[in-house]
Amino acid sequence: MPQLDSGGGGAGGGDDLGAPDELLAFQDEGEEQDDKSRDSAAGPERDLAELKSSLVNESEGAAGDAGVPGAGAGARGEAEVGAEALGREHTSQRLFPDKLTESLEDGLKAPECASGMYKDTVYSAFNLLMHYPPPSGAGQHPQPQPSLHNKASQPSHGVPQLSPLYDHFSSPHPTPAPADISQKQGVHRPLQTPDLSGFYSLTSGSMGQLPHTVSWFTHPPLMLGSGVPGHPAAIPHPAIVPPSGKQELQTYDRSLKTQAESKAEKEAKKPTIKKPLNAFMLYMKEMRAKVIAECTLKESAAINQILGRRWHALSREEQAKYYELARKERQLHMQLYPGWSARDNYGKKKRRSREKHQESNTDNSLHYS
DNA sequence: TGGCCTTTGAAGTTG
DNA sequence: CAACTTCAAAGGCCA
Repeated sequence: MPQLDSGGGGAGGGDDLGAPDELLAFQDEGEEQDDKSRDSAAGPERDLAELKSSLVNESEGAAGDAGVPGAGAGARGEAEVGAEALGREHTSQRLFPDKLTESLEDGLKAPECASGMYKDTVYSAFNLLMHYPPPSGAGQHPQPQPSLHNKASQPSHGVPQLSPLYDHFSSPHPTPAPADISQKQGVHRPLQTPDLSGFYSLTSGSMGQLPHTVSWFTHPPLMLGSGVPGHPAAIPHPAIVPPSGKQELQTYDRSLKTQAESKAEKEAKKPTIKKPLNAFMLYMKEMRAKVIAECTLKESAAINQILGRRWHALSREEQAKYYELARKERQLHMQLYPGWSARDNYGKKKRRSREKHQESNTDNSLHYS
């Protein structure tokens, strides 16, 4: 149980939210992970070569079915090249555009990318976090409105974008979370857990870059009236975005609406509370800039492929830190929004996944029948 | 302008 | 309960 050994000891005791899954995950990955970590420590270049070769296979079409898992098998153990991995790789190979593969390879061609591929682990990032001094004047300058849907507000370079829970590890003087959040957001929230407030304490100097909940919590005074009509200066929880996906306060002119339309529109205009980030998402957030810098890549699809590989190359201990962070994110999210469900956001993205999956199923049946 | 791509994991839905 | 689906982030790309 590596995550229990990690620094975030605050998770002990009764907060076992999500823990069983994580334990299972680690148990399942057991030896495989050891192989991975050993491997990544032993030969980053080799891993890179395998990655590249597997990508080539993926882009080469049906031959990838046999080639892709085999390419990584040497480094990643049998379990990972099992049915699930095979299916995933197969899907990837089938859906992955040649162009994207090319761009990924272009990025991988960069020597600095190859050399740094597996050298920087989560530890370096955490060390960086630990060395961030608490902001001397949080709130001195007005923070840009953090919007999870406003990409312009989320720089992809510079200081790693931190999840609020990193603060839990780094800040010795947590700032109490506001006690009346539910009021501000129109979300029912009893908040009876002062012990969690530390997760969102003041931290790094990159506050303005924090896209997630941290900047929201680090400016309790600015939150006043957040999410409430008639409070244009309010800064809502970054996890809460207007239904349009844009931070447009015009959506709060409900009072002008007639009662007839208000009911339906109220539903539609209810601020969206985003899902808490899982371990991998937290990892991506932190490492993306690094990968971009190393690999001269910009396309997220390609970057995410690299990050996915790196994620698997992490040791259990390294991954455990992110699982722990994610667990606390979920826990805090649950405390903040007791009534919230992931279901609330279902259907808010207009996707074609279902059709796509049906197509892919058809493809699979064609391929394997 | 907004969906797609791509990744993993969590949570919801379906059969 | 297993399998499947959706969403979370990111930003270039394309219809």
